[in-house]
Amino acid sequence: MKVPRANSREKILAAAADVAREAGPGSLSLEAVASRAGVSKGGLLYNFPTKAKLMQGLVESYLSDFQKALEARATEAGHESVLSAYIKLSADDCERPKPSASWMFSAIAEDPDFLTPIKAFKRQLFERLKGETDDLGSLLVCFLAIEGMRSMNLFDSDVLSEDERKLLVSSLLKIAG
Amino acid sequence: MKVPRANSREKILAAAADVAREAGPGSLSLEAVASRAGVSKGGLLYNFPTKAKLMQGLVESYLSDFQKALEARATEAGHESVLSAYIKLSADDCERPKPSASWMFSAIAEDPDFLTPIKAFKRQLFERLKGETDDLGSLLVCFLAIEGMRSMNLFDSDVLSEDERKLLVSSLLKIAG
DNA sequence: TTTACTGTACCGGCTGGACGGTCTTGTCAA
DNA sequence: TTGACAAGACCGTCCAGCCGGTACAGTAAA
Repeated sequence: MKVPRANSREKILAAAADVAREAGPGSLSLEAVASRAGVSKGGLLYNFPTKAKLMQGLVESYLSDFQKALEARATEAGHESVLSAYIKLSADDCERPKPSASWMFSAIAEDPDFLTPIKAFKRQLFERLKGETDDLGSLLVCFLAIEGMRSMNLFDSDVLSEDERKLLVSSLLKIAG
Repeated sequence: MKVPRANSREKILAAAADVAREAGPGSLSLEAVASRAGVSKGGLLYNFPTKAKLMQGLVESYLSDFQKALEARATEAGHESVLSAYIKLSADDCERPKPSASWMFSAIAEDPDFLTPIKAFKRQLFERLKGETDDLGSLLVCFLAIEGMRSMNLFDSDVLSEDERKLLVSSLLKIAG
């Protein structure tokens, strides 16, 4: 069967994220991913010659998706600050009950260095936000609070209720000005 | 009643945390822990009949340590709010360059449910803080910002500089009132 | 006091199974 | 023909859990 002329890479990346989310980050094996993607192990290894490359692909696609989404938000609302766009984007991301990035735990278990690009990205984003305001203290509070929100979502923590999250977001937007 | 040579349980727990931190969360194997603790594998399995029990032990000791530290801070400074104590405690925890809880990633990989007690603890702490203030918005911002700080430390993110962290903490204390 | 028994605390080798990565051979569409 | 996989066998490694020992402290009868 040679049906899927479609891009296998993306299917595989999506499958990997699905497996990590549903079967747990510890169950992210090449076979599981291949099976989930409707691809043979050989086919997977053709696209990603090693597991490390797969993880790297996950990180890269995550980052590029995020950047695209942020840019869209920032320009869409025109004159609102990037910080506001970041807050809203993160709020929407965290609305989804299921964490979409459990694969990150697999990546860390494989090698903590896989997070390096993510750290760099965050620092870069922070620098960009710094250029937007002169109230560094407020920015730090907002930036870290968003980080906390994303972290809770990642850990699948239902610590906050829907209402609390909404109040949090509106408070952040107020601080952000 | 025979007393264990030295409290093996605690030695093992400390060794497990060390291994996860130094060799990476993916390298937390029973043998590595046993060797690090100066205990044979059999001895480890005697104290923790299964890897899951070891993880559970890590979570429990982490939580009880944290609770003790928080209580100490809260009473030590007498009349200051629990939120302030929580902020300061977290700031000090995050001052240490190396994350002390990398084992959490191993636990998640093993089974995400290991985090359930931690979630419950956090919710409980949040409820307690809620009783202390009537400005829920500010509390949420502080609580989540602390969460973000702890998360960054856990991920070993050197995204913030020393000065930025200090400014963050003082901003949080100001918001906390 | 000696001997025999019991439970505790720990040792360390073993194994069955899973997993990652490689390789070979085949297939089908462009 | 060639590029993009399919299908899966194979191998080396690793690891959790199990099991048979060992050392020793306490107990208690003889």
